[in-house]
Amino acid sequence: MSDMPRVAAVAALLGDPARANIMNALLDGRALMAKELAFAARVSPQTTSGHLAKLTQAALLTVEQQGRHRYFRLASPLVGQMLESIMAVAGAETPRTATSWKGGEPLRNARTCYDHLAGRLGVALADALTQRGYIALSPDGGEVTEAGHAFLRDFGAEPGLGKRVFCRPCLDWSERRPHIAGRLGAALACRCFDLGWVARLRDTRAVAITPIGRTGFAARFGVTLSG
Amino acid sequence: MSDMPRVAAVAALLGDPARANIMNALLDGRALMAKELAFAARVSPQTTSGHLAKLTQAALLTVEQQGRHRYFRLASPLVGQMLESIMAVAGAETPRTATSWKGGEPLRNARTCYDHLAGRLGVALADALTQRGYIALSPDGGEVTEAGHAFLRDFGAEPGLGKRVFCRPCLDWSERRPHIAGRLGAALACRCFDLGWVARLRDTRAVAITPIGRTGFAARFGVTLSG
DNA sequence: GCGATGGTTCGGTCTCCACCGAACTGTCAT
DNA sequence: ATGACAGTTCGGTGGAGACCGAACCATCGC
Repeated sequence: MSDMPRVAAVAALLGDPARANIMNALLDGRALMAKELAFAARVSPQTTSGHLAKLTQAALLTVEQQGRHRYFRLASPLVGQMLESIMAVAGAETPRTATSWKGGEPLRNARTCYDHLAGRLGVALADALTQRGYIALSPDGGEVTEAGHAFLRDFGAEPGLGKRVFCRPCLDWSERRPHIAGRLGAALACRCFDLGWVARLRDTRAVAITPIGRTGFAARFGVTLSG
Repeated sequence: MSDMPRVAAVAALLGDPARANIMNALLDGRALMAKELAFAARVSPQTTSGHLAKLTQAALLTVEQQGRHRYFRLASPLVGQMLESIMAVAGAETPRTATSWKGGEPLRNARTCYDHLAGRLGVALADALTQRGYIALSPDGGEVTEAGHAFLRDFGAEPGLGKRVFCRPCLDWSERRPHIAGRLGAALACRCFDLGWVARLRDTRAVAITPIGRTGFAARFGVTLSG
């Protein structure tokens, strides 16, 4: 009984329709801007701002400033599971969602996340590069080692210059572990598309790993995917 | 977004500290009286009454009238899971609970529920008696057949007379299937204790199945438990 | 019958909070 | 610089609801 106040506080946050709509809009793991969430919540931007402040304060959401935009996303997979379990009790239809979407198998296997690779493939690449000592991911950024730069140059995926962050871990909503975002992630993805290792599928963010890609990922990264 | 109002309504119910305390008190699957819940919630009985009405109205709790008492319990295992997932996010210590209590293995195996047997043993006994055509359980009561009376007489567990309900299914919170309550359940449990088939453990409602009991349950009921 | 006890309903108070209009800060573009 | 846009802070309003005192209904025990 001692720490029930804490769960009541969390539940109360979800107990407001506007905030519930916000959480629902984020349930698929995307990161959305405050304005989009205001639209989803069907309340004014000012009100939304207050809601978002409370939700991030309570660590249900995380923010990511990017220029004049602020991107909000679910703080952890636990939060998504919580929402789903409440939906189950509320008798709501569980929409396409991170953990429980039967038709999402291709998406979980490999997909694009903005302009970089995600899903099992994205996480596997991040793991491979980390394990070989090419990159070092930390919560607030990522470093590329000397050997890593050589490897990337050789692979043909050297990121260009730009003011965008160079390398950043991005929490993968289906795998719940980080994959590589930033200029490096974009360069890697771009090179994989150029090599014909992966191919976009129609009307979806899922990507297919081609036969050539299968051997290529295995040879260059030691990555083999069952799917 | 369409059915988010429903989840907001559920969450709002849990968002009140008093109601959260009530739910927490019921989290272990027991059925408690309104007055006990008022104490747990730390509010007056009148206020508690209102809360309980709302919670049952929303199908988070079920009531069971018994004389002038009303016993409340969680409406379904889904509700318990929901509470636990919220606790996980809220960072609260998860107390002994139905689905996720590592130390509860003995309790899940065999325990007393008021004065009758529950857990895997209790459910197995109910199944055995049902399958052999000795009893027939229905949601609102239970019947004992001719053969069943003979069996019980032979076993030495014929229930005495009394105004208490004779035979009633009682939803087992760990097995999520009914075991036998009522005078019949009490008589069965009493006989099992007398025969030395089961023994109470200190400071807990868990009971141990003795070696004699193991062979006895197998011989008379065809019941064998792995634990 | 009687009082005692568990539980509910009613009425009124009081606090909390979602909401928006208006004004403000900061970033991007030209 | 200037305007456009994203987002926040502030102040005030209105409604929802948690709470309890008091009265009421039902059941139990004698």
